[in-house]
Amino acid sequence: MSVFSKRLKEARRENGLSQERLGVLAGIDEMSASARMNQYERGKHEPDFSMVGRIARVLNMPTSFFYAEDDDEARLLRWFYRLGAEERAELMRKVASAQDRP
Amino acid sequence: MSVFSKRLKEARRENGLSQERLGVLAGIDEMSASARMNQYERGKHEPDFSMVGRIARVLNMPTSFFYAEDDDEARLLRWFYRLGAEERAELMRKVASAQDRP
DNA sequence: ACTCAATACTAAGAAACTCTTAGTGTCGAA
DNA sequence: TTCGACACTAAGAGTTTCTTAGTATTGAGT
Repeated sequence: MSVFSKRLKEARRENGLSQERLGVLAGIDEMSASARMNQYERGKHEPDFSMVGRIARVLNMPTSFFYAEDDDEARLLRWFYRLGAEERAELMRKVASAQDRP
Repeated sequence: MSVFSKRLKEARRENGLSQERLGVLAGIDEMSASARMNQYERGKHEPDFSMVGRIARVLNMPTSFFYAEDDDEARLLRWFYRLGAEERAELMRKVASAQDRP
């Protein structure tokens, strides 16, 4: 099972949505939303970039979350995405200073 | 131009590779590596998940980096990916405690 | 300025993939 | 045990990418 499928299931469950409902909210036609979302979640087919973007918005996650191989990386992304501007800036200063002296 | 294209160009340049060479290192046949990588970088076509994963490994980036919409998010991912186990764990403790009391 | 090599880029048909349709399983509640 | 909601699937239609065969473009050397 691909990382994408795993993250998709994870985030959909967290939001309490059915596969079909998530698909509809992401703009897929009602007739095919269930089949398509199931194919994505089972790893049968891969959605294109714009579809991943629309799914991400519905599930309140950054697009990158769905490609995070590492679980810690996934949690970090989810956390950072919901952070306020000031807290973000503070973390980024730390990142910048660490990158300046390698 | 898609986020993927932008991040791909950014990371390829940083590693000082030509489009063709990157493609070959990512396992594409020599005959088509140049055309394919160019199509990815210009946003003409989209690679599938496994190809993005192979490109990411060659460029020493996490796969998620290539989908980071936000520049700070991209820098954070690059930084976190290169972090040692102890520094990672320290950051994750901070993330965990922030998530416990929302 | 001219040439060469390397790199970047492109059109178009072949090949491979996803999307839609039309369903069949599965589970829990009434 | 029937119903409704949800999960899931095969297979052909439809759409996409991949390969081929090139043409631009850039930069270094003379």
